[in-house]
Amino acid sequence: MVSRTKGEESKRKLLQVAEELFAKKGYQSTKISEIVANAGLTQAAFYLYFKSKEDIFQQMLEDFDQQLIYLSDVGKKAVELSPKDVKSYVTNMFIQLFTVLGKNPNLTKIALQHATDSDRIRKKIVEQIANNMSNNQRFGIVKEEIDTWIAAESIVAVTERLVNRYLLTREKTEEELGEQVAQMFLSGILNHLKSGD
Amino acid sequence: MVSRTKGEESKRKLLQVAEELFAKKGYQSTKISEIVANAGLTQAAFYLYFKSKEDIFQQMLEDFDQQLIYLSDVGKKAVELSPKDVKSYVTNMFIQLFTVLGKNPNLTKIALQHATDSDRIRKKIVEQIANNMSNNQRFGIVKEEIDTWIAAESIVAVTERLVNRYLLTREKTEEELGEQVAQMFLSGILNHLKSGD
Amino acid sequence: MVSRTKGEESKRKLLQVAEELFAKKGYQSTKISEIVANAGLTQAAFYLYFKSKEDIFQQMLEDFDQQLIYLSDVGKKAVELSPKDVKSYVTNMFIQLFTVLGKNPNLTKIALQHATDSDRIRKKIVEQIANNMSNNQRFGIVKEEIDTWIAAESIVAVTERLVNRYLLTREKTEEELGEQVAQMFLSGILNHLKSGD
Amino acid sequence: MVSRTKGEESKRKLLQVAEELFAKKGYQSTKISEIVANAGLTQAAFYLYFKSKEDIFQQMLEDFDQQLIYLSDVGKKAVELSPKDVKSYVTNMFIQLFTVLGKNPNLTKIALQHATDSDRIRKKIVEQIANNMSNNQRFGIVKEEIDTWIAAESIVAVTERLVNRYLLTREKTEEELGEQVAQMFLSGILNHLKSGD
DNA sequence: GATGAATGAGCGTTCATTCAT
DNA sequence: AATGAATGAACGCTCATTCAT
Repeated sequence: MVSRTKGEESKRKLLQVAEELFAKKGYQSTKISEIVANAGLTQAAFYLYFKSKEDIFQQMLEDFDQQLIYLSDVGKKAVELSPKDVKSYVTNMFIQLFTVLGKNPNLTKIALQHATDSDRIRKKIVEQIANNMSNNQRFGIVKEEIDTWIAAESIVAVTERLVNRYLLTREKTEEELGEQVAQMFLSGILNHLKSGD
Repeated sequence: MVSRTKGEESKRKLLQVAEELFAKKGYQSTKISEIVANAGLTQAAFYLYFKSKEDIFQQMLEDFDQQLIYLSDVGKKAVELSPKDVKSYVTNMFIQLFTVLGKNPNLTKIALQHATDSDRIRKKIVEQIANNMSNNQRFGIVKEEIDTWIAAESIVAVTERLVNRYLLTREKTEEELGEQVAQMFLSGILNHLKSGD
Repeated sequence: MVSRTKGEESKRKLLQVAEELFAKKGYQSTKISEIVANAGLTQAAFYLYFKSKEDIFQQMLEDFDQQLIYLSDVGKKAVELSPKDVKSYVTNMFIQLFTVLGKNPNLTKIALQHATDSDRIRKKIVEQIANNMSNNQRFGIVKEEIDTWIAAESIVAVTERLVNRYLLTREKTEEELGEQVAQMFLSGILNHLKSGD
Repeated sequence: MVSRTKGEESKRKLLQVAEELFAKKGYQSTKISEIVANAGLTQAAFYLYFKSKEDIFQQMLEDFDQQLIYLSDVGKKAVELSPKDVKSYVTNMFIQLFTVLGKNPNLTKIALQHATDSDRIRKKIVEQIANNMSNNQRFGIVKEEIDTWIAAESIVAVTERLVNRYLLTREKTEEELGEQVAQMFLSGILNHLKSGD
């Protein structure tokens, strides 16, 4: 699109190739020799743009962190909605969650695998969801019995997994997954049997 | 218990130490030098019992695979139960799932992280749950709209994550987690609002 | 002499070869590949005995530091001697200085070249000589006009240089050098000309 | 002074920066990237003016070699002087020696450190002094017992060292050092005790 | 007169693995 | 049943040097 200098182009290529390889083989197993080979450069060129292997990784994460900011608004306003809209709203929230993570499935996978960073990043996401859920709990929308932190961890775990399993492979779309998951978490998977539950 | 030869004892020690280290630092980052150091042996001794680093890993997985067989029965018979019991049964199923995985949290973590084996192992667990759920779907116990594979993947993802997050740290017990998760998946997290949802 | 294990022998060989190469080519220009090649080992073996290139260097210096302790007594007691003996005593001091440094000409050269350590080591030697000289100055043995630090630096510089130039090449002996230097520093190089000086 | 073309100016800047860095960190440890960075140029620009890293070093030495020619006359004529003047003359010679070397303390340090060139350059200086001293020996001015080569080496070693130690740090002046050293080498450091010496 | 971009060759270091004892 | 000693193969990284523009 915009005209890029040759150097910028090389750096971009390295980031892109690295992302794919990190996602496919993990951080440790990905060798710099592989990254540069796939980018059509030499090993030395890598160090024109990145201080170290860890550096390219962190630069990738910065991009990802940036994307996660958009999540902060997701689901924030369920409380303002009428009961009827709650379901569609929450469904929408899940679709957005899948969209944000599914947009960068590689980064999602990488970030949540990396020993040093996974905790920090996961916490960032979980926190947003848990806090929001607690809010909605005060307004009677979320059941009292729910431990919001456990629920938030569960939601993230499910999203993460389904992104890897179904979005990366293009077997399902964001909408399909969003609906399924919304349903599971909203109304459970069992039929409402008569009275007792 | 049973008297063991010195060799058997050494091998057992190596397996145990390896499990801890693999869980704590990951497969790649765990060095054989560390394993043997923690086991009080030399590196050469390692190769008396294992052909390679990958070999000790596979032997660990075999143990784990064995444990997973017990899962096959879990949840199988929900169909035979009265609606009233279904909930307690499924709750129990989750507790068992947590118990089996939580019994070997290290192995759970390792197995589901390892690039080459995680798919195979996860599939093994997911399959059992999905098949069983499909069965119960035919009997009207599980909602028709549910995609049982997605649900099964979700259940496993949640269990795996909560084991790592709350069981490994001893912050929650199998029972607490089992109940919370059962509730979420059985009846959702939203209050039954009026009629329509 | 004493029986050594194979490992000790290898380490000793590495230290010896490293010393020669460091002295001949300097620290930076000496490659580990050269050290191990000359010691008949592989690169990896080097790291059985030393943590790094810098480590083998420091271990060499420790040996040298140890030797320098013997210097502390050198020259200490000039004050107790009769004038007649002073000259022979100081000559002897120089011979000892040459002997200590000349015993390890390689280490002398290396230690006083290495950017990080040369100051520390030189200071150690200079200090001993300067302090001792100040003492003898109080007793009227050393001329008042002499700046003992400058003199000490000079003595060390000369010794160091002559060790490299004449001892390493075996062109002169410790005794020859000791006498010459003692004479220079004791009575100067000019003839006592009549009255004025 | 004279107007310089941009190119000459750049080359001069590179030589100047290189001299400082070589003196401070040594030849090997000084990177071309550092030289050009401090000169405000790019690495490629370096090669407009110098064929290689070694080349800039040699060009620096040429300047130094040039300066050393002035030394040739130093001390040449002691023989023509009356005994009374000898001392002041030789003192002056040392001051000049300090002045020439102290004028370019960086070059002095560098040149006499460089593995390949130090011998050649030192020899050049030592030679002049030794020859001149031999001359004066024939006229009875320098003691017969003195080995003039050893003495010359010593004089150079001392000068070199004191330049590095006291001139580079501005702790002493050329005059102070010149006098001290002249005294040491002329009349020794010991008091003339009675008769016997 | 100078730069942006890239490279070839090498270096120090690590690690799984082997083998003689 | 175990060890001391060693190695081959790679890996991350550096640096002097080049070349098209």
